[in-house]
Amino acid sequence: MSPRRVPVSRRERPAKAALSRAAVIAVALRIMRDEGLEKVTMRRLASELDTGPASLYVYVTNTAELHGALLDELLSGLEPPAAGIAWRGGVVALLSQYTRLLFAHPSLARSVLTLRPSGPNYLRFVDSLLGLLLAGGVAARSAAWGVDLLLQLATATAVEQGTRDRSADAEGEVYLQAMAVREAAVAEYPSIDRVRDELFSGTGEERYRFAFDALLDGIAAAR
Amino acid sequence: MSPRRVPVSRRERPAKAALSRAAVIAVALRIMRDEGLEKVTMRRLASELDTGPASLYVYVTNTAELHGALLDELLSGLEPPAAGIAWRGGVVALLSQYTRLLFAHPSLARSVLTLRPSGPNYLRFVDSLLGLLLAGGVAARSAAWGVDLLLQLATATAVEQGTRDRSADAEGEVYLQAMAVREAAVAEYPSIDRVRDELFSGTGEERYRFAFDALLDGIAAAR
DNA sequence: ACCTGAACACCGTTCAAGT
DNA sequence: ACCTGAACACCGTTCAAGT
Repeated sequence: MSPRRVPVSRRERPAKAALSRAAVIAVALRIMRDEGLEKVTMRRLASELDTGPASLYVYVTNTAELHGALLDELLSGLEPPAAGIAWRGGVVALLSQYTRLLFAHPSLARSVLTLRPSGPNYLRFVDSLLGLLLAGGVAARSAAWGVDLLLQLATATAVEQGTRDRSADAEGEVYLQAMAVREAAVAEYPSIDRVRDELFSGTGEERYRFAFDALLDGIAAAR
Repeated sequence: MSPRRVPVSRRERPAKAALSRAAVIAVALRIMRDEGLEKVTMRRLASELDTGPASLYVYVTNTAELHGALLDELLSGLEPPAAGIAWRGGVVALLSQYTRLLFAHPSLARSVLTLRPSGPNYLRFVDSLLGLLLAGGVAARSAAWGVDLLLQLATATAVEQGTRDRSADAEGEVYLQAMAVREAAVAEYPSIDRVRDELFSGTGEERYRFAFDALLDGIAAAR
């Protein structure tokens, strides 16, 4: 005889929270912070919200759109640069916050690269960057195109560095590439040979700073 | 009574080609060219090669490593810049070939961004770029770090543009962002308002050229 | 030693059929 | 009108058990 199954009383299970876009995004944010974006799947979200994956499509268009919402959520925490700060210092301050944000969520960075974010916090962020460039005397077109470029640099850097830091496979690749470069025959790759050491020199921070300065100089000087 | 099953003669089925790394990569290349990298899955590859997916792991480490091999295969077709060409023209010529290659395979570009390619053709490509920069009088460190940056720009651009051109979803996003920017309240986003038109101006080609020039100027001028 | 069937542990998205 | 069970059409990778 199987024991009589005692039904779980309504009280023991927390009341099923009402579904809403806000609820979906809140759960997604929590999972992303605790376990990474990889774990933020429609199925996982649905099961945490006590429903089936199909139900989520009432509140989000698809995975890409959800990722856009997560980005905007993260950007709500950006500190505006101090009033009166020099324009270049302001750009550095803003962009490095953005980069740090994405470094913490490299797979979100991957998504962002193929997204056209359009949330209010993203627009505010772009507006601040534009304002600083314009205040620095950068021409309207250079400022507009340059902001795109600076954001692309920051995002791509987060994708590159972030993913590599986290995955064991990627470490194997770094190792392989380093070996390949170090062993590259002098005769076949003479230029690699000439700058061999510089190819691996510098910290991530130094290289990012170099990249940022080069790009900003180029943008500011654009005819 | 079920009809006697006549065994297919060996002649009627093409002899099962011997598995090898070269065979795997050849099939992968064909599928990528004809149907896009998305279709190059271990399962699809295995079925085309008349085996199970597990067997492929004898010849490739994993999907990322396979993508690296595909990149190197594509790079074998790069034309070296004409001898005696000015260094900057050479860099343009090489990088635009690379960019064009990745534009045709945007999802490969996505993979490349998280890869450390180390194939012979990639090394040769990097070596040529380095040689041109050094010939142009760029300092060793700026050349080494700059090559990384130029490749990142080209790859990230291919990811952004490529993916967007191809997907219907992405078009929706572009539209959404354009709407958001056009409707951005003047009071809330004053700088966006000031350069509104420039945010959408220019062809992809013009913007890429701007990006490339800005970056190369910045690298060449780096202290 | 080399190879692989079958399994493990998942995915995103759609749509007919509920309530 | 709003919601969702179930299905569709897949994934990459591992490993025990072959030959």
